[in-house]
Amino acid sequence: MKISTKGRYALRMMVDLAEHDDGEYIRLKDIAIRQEITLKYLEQIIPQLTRSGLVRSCRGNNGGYMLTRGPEEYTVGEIIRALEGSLAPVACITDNPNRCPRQEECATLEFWEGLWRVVNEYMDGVTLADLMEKHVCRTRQDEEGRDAGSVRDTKTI
Amino acid sequence: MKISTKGRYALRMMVDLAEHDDGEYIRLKDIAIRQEITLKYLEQIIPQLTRSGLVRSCRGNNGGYMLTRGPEEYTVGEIIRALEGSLAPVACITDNPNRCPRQEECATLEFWEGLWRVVNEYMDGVTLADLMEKHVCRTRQDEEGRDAGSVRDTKTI
DNA sequence: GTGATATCATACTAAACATATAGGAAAATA
DNA sequence: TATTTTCCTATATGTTTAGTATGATATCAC
Repeated sequence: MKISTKGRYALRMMVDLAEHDDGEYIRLKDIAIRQEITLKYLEQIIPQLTRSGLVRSCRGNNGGYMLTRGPEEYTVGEIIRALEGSLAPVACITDNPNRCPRQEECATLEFWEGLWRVVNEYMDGVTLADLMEKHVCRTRQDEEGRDAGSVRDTKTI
Repeated sequence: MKISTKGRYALRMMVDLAEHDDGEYIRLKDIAIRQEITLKYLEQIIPQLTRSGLVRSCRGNNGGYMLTRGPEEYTVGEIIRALEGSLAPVACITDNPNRCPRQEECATLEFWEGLWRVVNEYMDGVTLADLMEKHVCRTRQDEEGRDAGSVRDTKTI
């Protein structure tokens, strides 16, 4: 029942792109530094976002990435699904290749369909803009509450 | 974002135990046949349910397993968690060994906490008894709708 | 057009996890 | 004591995760 790093990092990239949007393309290198994730790994993740039309890319000098819409027009659900695929908790409820032959007699099938629906509804109910707002509040609170010069160089999970 | 076979099979075993409860111990062999899962694999899964106190076991002749409570006293959540562990979608929101050092500045943390809550609430809102009821309805509908003698020996997903 | 800088494409790898299968020990009952 | 059941542990196999590495290709400033 875990979300992989690809989905999580993709979401963080999208938030980063939204927060640093100034009309120019944003280099992946800068995102990598800010998010403390290696450039090479992000390079491998972000094409999924480009192909899904969630971001626009430009090569070469002064190239980079930018959002294709306003932050309030993205749901977290579509971002995560772009990387994780369907969020169905079990394979047998998708139409896909493998429908289970026990479907008609399975007591738990509808339960899993319900879980799927609940997860999608939650994720589609939150937008990128929502995450940005919360983030501003959190960091502001946080800066008040601790000593300013604290160094942290431990590894990101 | 998947539930493993262990969690799914455990849930099906619990429903099976509930539906065939007649005060006697139920042999795992019978569950294996009904559920079309190998005995050896179920043998490996069910000890988690015993250790968690969800079922009671008895060895030897006429031995087997039975529920320790009524079906309406089990939530699906506790059954799944007994096998999958915490249903936290990301590791960094559990208190456990690895809290993320970026926690205070992370824009997505609260989102994941919300997802965790939603998943738990859904799963804890459904009982074993609920699954049984639905099952009766489903199979009854189903038996009306198809020819009776249809054979299915394909593999369970 | 050349050099610098960026994305893009692909291959590789180590470790963990999923999904079982198999053999036999221990206990309970008839 | 024989049979039947749970219980424990080892092994196998394939897939996924989470990266690292190498180099090609496009774009722009000069």
